[in-house]
Amino acid sequence: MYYQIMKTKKYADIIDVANLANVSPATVSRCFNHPHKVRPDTRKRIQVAIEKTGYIRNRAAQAIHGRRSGTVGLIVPTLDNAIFSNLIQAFSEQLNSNGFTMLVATHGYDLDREYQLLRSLLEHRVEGIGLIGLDHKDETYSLIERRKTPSVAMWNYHPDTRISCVGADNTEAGKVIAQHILNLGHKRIALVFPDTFENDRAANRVEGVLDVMKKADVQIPAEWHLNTPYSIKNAREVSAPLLSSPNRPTAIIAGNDVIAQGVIYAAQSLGLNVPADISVAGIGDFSGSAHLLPSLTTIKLRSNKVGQTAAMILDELINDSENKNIQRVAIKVELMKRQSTCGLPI
Amino acid sequence: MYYQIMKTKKYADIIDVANLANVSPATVSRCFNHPHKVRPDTRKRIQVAIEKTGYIRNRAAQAIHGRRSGTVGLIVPTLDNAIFSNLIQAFSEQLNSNGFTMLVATHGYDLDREYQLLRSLLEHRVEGIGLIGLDHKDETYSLIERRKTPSVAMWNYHPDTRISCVGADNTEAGKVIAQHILNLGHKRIALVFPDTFENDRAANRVEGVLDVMKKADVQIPAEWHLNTPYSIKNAREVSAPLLSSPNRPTAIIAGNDVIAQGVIYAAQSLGLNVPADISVAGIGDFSGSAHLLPSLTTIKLRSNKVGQTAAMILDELINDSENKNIQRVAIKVELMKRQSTCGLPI
DNA sequence: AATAGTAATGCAAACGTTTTCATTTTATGT
DNA sequence: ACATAAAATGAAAACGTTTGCATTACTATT
Repeated sequence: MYYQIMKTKKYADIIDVANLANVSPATVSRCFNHPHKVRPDTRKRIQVAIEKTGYIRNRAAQAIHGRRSGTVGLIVPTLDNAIFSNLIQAFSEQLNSNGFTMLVATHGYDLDREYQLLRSLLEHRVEGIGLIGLDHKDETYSLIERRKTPSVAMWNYHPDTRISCVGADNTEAGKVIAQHILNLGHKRIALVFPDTFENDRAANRVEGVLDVMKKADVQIPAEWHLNTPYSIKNAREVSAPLLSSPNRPTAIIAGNDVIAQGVIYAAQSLGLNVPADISVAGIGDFSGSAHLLPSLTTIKLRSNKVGQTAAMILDELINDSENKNIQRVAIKVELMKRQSTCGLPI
Repeated sequence: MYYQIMKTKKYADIIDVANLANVSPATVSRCFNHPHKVRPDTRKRIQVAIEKTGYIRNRAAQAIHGRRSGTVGLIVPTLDNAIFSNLIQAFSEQLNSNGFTMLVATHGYDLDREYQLLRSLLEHRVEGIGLIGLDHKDETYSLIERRKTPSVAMWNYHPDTRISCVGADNTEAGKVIAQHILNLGHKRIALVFPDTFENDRAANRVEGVLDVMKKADVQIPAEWHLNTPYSIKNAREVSAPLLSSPNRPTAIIAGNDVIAQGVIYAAQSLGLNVPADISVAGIGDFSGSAHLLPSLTTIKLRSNKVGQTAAMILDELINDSENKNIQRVAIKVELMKRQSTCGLPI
């Protein structure tokens, strides 16, 4: 008889387990969700039945009762990026240790797509949403607000956001690296940064750098403030003329580590020694930056800390359904002093 | 009245939509799943009701009917790795365009954890599973087999596996890079590889290299077959003595790009020019390898192709429930000829 | 040994959909 | 207009759980 039943169905369900263990389905359910409410020997019996039937509980059926789905959604532009990887890894690990499974979707920098993905994740009844950056469609924000879904934006901090955020303080990053260069005694300093249009990270970094320079009374000539897209090749090309000039700067601050790497290659190609002839600093501490030759002095943005903190905030938001306040956390940056910068010869 | 109902519930459900549109829930459901079966004007009315109520359908309730959950699970050791990122990105994109959402979990190289994650994903009733590599617990394999869950192992190809696999042919990779070095005229060749114990990828690569060398009658002295863990620092240390010897090799084949980078740094530190004094080749074509100075000659393993193919196989396996055959695909490797290798001076 | 109090269990309704089958509406051909 | 076929819709059962309430089984106290 029992066998018959099993044969028609695809997999064992909670009733099969209950029958085999000689208890009611309710008890099996309790055995999963409130184990202390079922007698140890019954528990054991159920356990055996579970093993025997190969039962795996069905989260869908569970979620339908308004019970927690146990998932959190993450929407990222791309996974194809070492710097996001760190963040996602940390986010996912923290989430896991809070008992969640992570649903990931990528939109390839298409914000319409991002909105669609958000809908799709909500269909799966994720209990929380993680996003990257603060640039999102109004529809995206209002859907989140309408559903009151706990959400957190990772990557950059801003004091005034529609949803919780946690990220590096890019202004601070600029300040720290600028101060480091000044402390080494440099006065003739050039900047190689990406375009700051529609790029608040870059804009904030430049802002931080210039702020510190101004306070120290160090002028940066306009022609020493270079602009380059985010690529080794471009950075190299754009900085070569600057470096081949006879009265070149003694230090260069790059908008990020990739640009810094391009600058270093430009210098080396021209026969200059980094850092003896010229100091070069980056921002970001990408994986690999520590292993360049010379290793790159840079600002660590602690993306893993960002991911971890974001997951913790999300957990709090989900469980503390009272506390619907927006939380904003700025993650402190850290100076990584390495070989590519040094003091001026006296 | 209607308002009352809405007030007690958290969100609009299909019944709210049906009421507002003056149809039965069945029709609303059909409107989503078989739109051609409902009259265009009714459809329009329902659409309006959906907008008005802010209804988002509940996949859980849907999944409960044995209907597809629309998710595929992916279990990876870590996301914290540029080379997996490529693969995952491609996998996820292909999956998306087949209408699936990807559930990701990471186990941090702990195979017991991997088994637990598999169970957890099955609780979510994923329709397919992606794994990395071929090294898994027996429990993992048998659970997959028992549930008959469509699965595919990515990363390396093997002609004899318990589940479908798609990956690079590492033996082939070894052969191709070895042939390239021989074609350049080198005869004095050294190897710097990671330990091949419990690492079939490395073992296969070495195998491929040695095979080609043997056919070309080129001997590699035992003391020129170096061993190093997977790190720039170690590779650099271990290869320095070899390079400082007066009758050093003219070419070095490294087990992967990271090791190759270490070897290059070792050479450069000793004042050697790469490739004029010594050619260095890697395997893997990691992101960044193209931008080293000199850029690294290596073997592209096309991890994006692996990810994409894996997703396509999975889709096939899921939809073609007849075809439960195990599929195995070897992805062709590609030689990336760059600056770090050159011919011998005559 | 009886009783009260507590712990363990079972019953049945509920969750939000989908789908089969029956019914009603619409279109088609004469 | 009428019969018939086809299309659209609705009613209700089903999916696999969880949970409040009712019941039964234990435990401890006298």
